[in-house]
Amino acid sequence: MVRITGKRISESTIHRLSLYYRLLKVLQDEGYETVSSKDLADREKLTPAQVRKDLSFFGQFGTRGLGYPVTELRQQIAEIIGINKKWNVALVGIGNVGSALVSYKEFQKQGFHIKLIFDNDQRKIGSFHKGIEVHDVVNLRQMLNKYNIEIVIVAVPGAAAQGVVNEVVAAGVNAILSFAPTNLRVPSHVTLRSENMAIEMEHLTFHLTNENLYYTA
Amino acid sequence: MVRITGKRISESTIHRLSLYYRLLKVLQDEGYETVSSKDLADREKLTPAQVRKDLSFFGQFGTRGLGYPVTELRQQIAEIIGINKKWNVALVGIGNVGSALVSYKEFQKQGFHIKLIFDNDQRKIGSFHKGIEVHDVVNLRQMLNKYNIEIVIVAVPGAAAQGVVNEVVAAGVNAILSFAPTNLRVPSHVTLRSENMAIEMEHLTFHLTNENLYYTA
DNA sequence: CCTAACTTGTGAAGTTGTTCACAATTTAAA
DNA sequence: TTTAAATTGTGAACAACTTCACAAGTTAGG
Repeated sequence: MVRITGKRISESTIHRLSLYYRLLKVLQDEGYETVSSKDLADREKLTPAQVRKDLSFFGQFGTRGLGYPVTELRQQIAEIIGINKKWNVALVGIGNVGSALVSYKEFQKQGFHIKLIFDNDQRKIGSFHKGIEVHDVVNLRQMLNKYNIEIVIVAVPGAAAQGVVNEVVAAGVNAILSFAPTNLRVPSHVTLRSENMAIEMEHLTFHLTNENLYYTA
Repeated sequence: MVRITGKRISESTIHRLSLYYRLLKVLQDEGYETVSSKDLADREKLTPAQVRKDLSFFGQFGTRGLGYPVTELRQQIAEIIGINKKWNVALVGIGNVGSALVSYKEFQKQGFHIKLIFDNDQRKIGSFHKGIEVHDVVNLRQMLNKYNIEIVIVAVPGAAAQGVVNEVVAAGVNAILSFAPTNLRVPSHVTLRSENMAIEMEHLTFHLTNENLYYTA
């Protein structure tokens, strides 16, 4: 939980800010100059109060009677989220998932620049992916420092993940996105997000398995 | 929200069940026969009460004074989540993300069998990935039915995603995992999970941008 | 300039999710 | 067999999150 001028901001609110940011782009493209909390809410299946409350944590962006200025609000949210600047990103593990990430167009668009790629496979080290050379993971800590990497994406097998994370943390990087299907430990000052596709699938199977109870219970 | 014998189960609880399931595998491998809620909690950075409450929604699995039987609990959770059986899965879109998913070993292990692959690119249609033929997406609805597909993974560009989802829903599939960076609409009886890696990155940048406030505010 | 229609921002109320606290039960040791 | 230590299961208390409801401000039309 983060505090902004004494208010607690939940991860849910942060997530919705990202949704608003994307939606405002759509509205911009559709030619809207202002938008009401009701419009935003309808398109995201939220309540207008939720939208207003989320934004209210960060300031007053709207005009009563009129709504929010689309372009300006989008810019403000970009600043809040921190995507009004470029970020130096490194990728560890250039297997299936890593390769997909290097080619992921959304990343470039959003200012996430993958500057370095690492792997421990000698056959991959020295090769290039989208113009980026693959380095030996033994040089991880040193190179993260040298290139001022701020975010590391970990896409290595589960067994290797904690070791990589430890090196990343030791290098002073405070933000990690992991695709390893493992529980990872980081100090409290480091932000870690874990994506696990198998767990996402299990949400689906839970609902498929139990939805009948939803109606019959 | 799902109800089991009148109790409401949150998505957070479902998520934690997946974590317990994986942790119990580790404990099994480490040779434990029983485990306490405290042990489970410590390893997942949760409270023992949280663990016990989560499990209590589904029954009484422990023995007072002793804890939970590792192997048996794992099996019970598998049944609750619905991963004690094989699921027929189809993948739509065999680009970077789709290719990574086809090769994702966790899926096979968990009983998620990708039976069909679809794409709209004539150069890809007819080719094989991990032994699975790529079909023309125009045959999507018909083939989902024919092969009794229960879960569809959507890994197509944002602009195409809603169209694909509509076909999938029309085919009677009730569970969708999407990697498209778009807002998708599904009827309420369909479960949709959306993964958006750019949004995950934005959680990180939010924290990197605002964590100073955490300490100074 | 006045009024009607809108819409924000926010304290308060309501809802959902987490943690507490303890009775009930089991085990193990004396 | 008794007692001490451990641990579950769960109602109640607490905390976090969402929605309500309305005062305050803005716009547009007459």
